[in-house]
Amino acid sequence: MLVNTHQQSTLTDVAAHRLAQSIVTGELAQGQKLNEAELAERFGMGRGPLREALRQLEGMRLVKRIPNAGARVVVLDRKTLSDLYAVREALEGMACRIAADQMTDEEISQLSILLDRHEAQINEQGGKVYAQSEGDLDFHFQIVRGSRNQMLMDLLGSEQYQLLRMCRYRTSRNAQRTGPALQQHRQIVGALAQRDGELAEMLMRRHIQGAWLSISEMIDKEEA
Amino acid sequence: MLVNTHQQSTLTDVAAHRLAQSIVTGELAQGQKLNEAELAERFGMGRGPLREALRQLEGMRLVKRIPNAGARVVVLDRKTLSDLYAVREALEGMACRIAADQMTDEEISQLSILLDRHEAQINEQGGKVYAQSEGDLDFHFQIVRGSRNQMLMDLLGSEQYQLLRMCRYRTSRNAQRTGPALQQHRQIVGALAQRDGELAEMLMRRHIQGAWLSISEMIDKEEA
DNA sequence: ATTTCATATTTTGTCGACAAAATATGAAAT
DNA sequence: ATTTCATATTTTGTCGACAAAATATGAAAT
Repeated sequence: MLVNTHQQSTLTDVAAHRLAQSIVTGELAQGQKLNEAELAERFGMGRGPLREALRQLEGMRLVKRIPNAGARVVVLDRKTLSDLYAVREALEGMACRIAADQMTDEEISQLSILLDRHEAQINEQGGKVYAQSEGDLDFHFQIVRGSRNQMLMDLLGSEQYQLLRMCRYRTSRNAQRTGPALQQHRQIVGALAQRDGELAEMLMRRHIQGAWLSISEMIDKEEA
Repeated sequence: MLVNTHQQSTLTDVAAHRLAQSIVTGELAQGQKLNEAELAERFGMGRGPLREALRQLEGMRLVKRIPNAGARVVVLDRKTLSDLYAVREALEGMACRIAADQMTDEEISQLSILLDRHEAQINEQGGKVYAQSEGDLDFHFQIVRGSRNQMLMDLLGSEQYQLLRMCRYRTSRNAQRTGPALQQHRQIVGALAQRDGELAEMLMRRHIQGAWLSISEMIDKEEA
């Protein structure tokens, strides 16, 4: 079950992956202090590689470091998430517009098949929100890949992707937006298939706006 | 003249700043191998802090690391820059639209004053392209700040900002786009002052497209 | 002369120890 | 009881040394 398929990798990468996973799943709570010595021992390594991993995670915005005072897990407050979704809307909107031009017919078909699987999953068991949630991110990232813009892939892939997963873990238990989301995904694929970039961008932007609205409401409830 | 105003900082930060500066100015050539031991000695520090600095620069995309084979300065080829400018257009366009809503009158006035200074600089001496170029980035970043979106500031500030500076150093000697650029900047400030976000976004997008066109042509000439 | 392979050298990856800074503790003064 | 300050403890910052991997070197075979 655990991820042990690290080909032949450096300890820093192992630490970075394990830390990222722990942060995303909430095992390490938001805002929590990360003690270097403690983590290094838990992972069975020296502090050197661990410190390098922390620098990496800092670059991914999963961790915030203060000189001489250590690292803390990032806190996803309302403002941070709002900013994140605004950036996402701009970037994924653009990705979608370009992807409508650049993706092959084959890739668009694959996207459709991916959605079929999602639909099956939803009908089968509405409960397994986790897998569904990861699938959603899959969908989005396939489109980003379709834009052929490497910088976009880096930005959305390695960084925002993790923050989104983190956000999902926090809010997913009661999330019941799978139905409308799937339908919106279908619409987007439709626009891509017709090679209508403008429409695809607009649909993607609305989709992300909708997701933010839903999350925003959830945050309100939590705070109440 | 040299930057020695590091309050009380960590060696890693010193190394990161010096490396970033060397990379941006071209002192360290694109694609060049970065030897840890050599750099550590040059900076008068151990390899630990230097390695951490390299991780930071990797996160800023100034450096590319390959496990067990070391770090190299990033190569700004045509595709990379094209991708960068596409992302910039989306992000700065968005920033501009939001800034039209969010900036204070005071901030917009400051922007105008900044442009007056640029104009004076240009009239005074068309030669000092460097200072002018930094000023241009200043202008763009003030608007990004006006969006109040911290993620945007991080993205454009710490990362893309450096890549752009790097690009400028490479192409600035023969860049003669200061005139039209200033005029476009004035138009943008005008739109901001009128609180017309849509117009401001469109003007910013065109401005960035124009910059890319100009750089693209320069790359063509270099390759010929 | 060119290629192939074993060996030597260089370079990266990792550790443990010490220094310096931040934090926690507790005694003294009010 | 509360605050202030000095001291003890913990935690981060840094170094030098060794191990492991990658690379360079040069001898042997064709």
